Amino acid sequence: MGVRVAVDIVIFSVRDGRLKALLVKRGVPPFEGRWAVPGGFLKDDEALDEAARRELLEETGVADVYLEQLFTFGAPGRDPRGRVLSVSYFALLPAGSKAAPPSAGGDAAEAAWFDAYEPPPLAFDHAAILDYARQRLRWKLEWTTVGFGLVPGRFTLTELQRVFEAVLGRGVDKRNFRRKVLALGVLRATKESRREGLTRPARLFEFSASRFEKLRERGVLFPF
Amino acid sequence: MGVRVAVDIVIFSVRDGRLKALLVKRGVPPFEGRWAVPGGFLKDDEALDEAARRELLEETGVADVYLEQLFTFGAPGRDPRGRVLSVSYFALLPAGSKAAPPSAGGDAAEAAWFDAYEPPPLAFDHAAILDYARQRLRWKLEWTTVGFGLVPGRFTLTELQRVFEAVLGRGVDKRNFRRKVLALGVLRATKESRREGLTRPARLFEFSASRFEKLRERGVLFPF
DNA sequence: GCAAAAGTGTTCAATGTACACCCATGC
DNA sequence: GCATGGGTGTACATTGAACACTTTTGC
Repeated sequence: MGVRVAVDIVIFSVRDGRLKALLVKRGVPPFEGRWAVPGGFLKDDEALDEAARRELLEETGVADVYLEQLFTFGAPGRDPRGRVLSVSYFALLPAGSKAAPPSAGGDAAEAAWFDAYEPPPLAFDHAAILDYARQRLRWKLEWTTVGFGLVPGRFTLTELQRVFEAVLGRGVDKRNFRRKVLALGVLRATKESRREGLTRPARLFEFSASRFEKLRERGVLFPF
Repeated sequence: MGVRVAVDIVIFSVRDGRLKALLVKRGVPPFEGRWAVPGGFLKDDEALDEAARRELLEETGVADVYLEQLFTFGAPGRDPRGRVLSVSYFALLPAGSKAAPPSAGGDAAEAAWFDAYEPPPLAFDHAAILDYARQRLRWKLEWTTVGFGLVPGRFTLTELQRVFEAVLGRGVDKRNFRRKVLALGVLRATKESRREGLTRPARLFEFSASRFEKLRERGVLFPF
């Protein structure tokens, strides 16, 4: 009686115009030397969400990011050490934010970003976890506002569009994208702008949480 | 080290034109005498889905119904006996199918159907589980084909419509409903019909799994 | 004045929604 | 012939998709 419970977090971010996942190289058996989704064991008296946030902090040094429970994997043979349940989560890091130094984690030798669509061979059943997370993210991006978790506090509309394109894996029309995202009514234009290259500066926008709440109350956005 | 894992299943069905959930009355402490979502503990070497199907069979006597993992609840204080994780599922029973005799389960004194929108006070955090399940079912009904899990193998379009109305909690237009559901292309009209009262017989339809698969491959239906 | 990214509207197709009448059957 | 539920089509509004040019800035 009693199984061990791991909490594994698929950490997504957009880098170099592509959707990436943060993976750690295992430093101890089983699957020593293989890449894996970062995670760790649930502690006594710790809530699942707390454990996920703790692991996320240890692994990346960030707090206050979007985090959502994904699925619980529990096939009897999934961990050679014995019965281990994995409660999986996915987290979104804003593009451009720094991930923690690789040595920050405990039993992870190193950490690196990998293309989320073409990951290396993974330990345990983590390939299934990553697949599932990718699928869920992609779907939610089109139908909810999770996408705003992938951009920093202030961003240009073009930056936002690039993020969407990276996750969806296809280009989108600039005019349609801007109209649609502005029509949502959850963006606020700031008075500032930013110049990327040697060209016309772009207006900076920010996400308006209060307007978002209004929408959610009216059932416009899907809650799960 | 090691927590106990419960598998709890919210069992939905439409009875008397309303969405109902099957609940069991607890015969032992804690929460003795309170109603609860049926479930039980995960056994060694048992997959999560297997455990859910086993509980479902014990509780209702049915197999081969729609079953989907919902969410994992794990707040430290949710069970006074100690640390217990609940991996929750929801299942759909076709309208009109018989549920098992109340005494079939183990530590459940009795079982009964309750209005899913207005349940009695529930044990543990089961009210949250039921809320979550209801929300998910309702949402999926509009955007996927889960709805077909709530009708028997052969059904009239009016029966199907009544089921949708019960879950959504509002009436829908007959003509629009029929057009939409037929346009999906996953229904096959049989040659038979059935007479309910003293009136014109209604054509019986059945669900075509092969056509459904074609849609799913093309990404028309949402997979989760 | 030119290179480079920002910004902006209209047309068309598809989809969803509102709405009312005739049909088949048993008594 | 009448009561009861079965069955059908059209007009309109909303939504999503395709598509190209002008503007601002630094050099």
